[in-house]
Amino acid sequence: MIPDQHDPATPGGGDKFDDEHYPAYTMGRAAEMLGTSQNFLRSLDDVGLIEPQRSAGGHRRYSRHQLRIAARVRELVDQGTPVEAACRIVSLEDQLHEARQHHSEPQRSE
DNA sequence: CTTCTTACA
DNA sequence: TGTAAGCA
Repeated sequence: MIPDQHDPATPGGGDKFDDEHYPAYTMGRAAEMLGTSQNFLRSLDDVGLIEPQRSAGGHRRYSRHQLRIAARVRELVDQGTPVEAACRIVSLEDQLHEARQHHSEPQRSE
């Protein structure tokens, strides 16, 4: 058996839950998988880079989308990029991502 | 026990 | 950025 995997809570149906928005990990969980401290995740929230959902008690709930952003910042900062710049870079990346959603541009140069 | 906030270094 | 205390 697998220790921890996705929970097929929607069998049969064609319910396609955005696996990037449905799961909400906790701080320890996110910090553990990202390899960062809880302080780091909180700092991202402080600068307004990512706004995680809050549970009833006010506990942060990070979704995979949020985690991905945090992971990107972690790498940039880990490389020596100032958190100020990393915030901007990730912010711009997010904007570009949304722009592509609206205007599917076949501009794929890899 | 885990998370949250605030504060200090 | 990391750690500490006090609280929910």
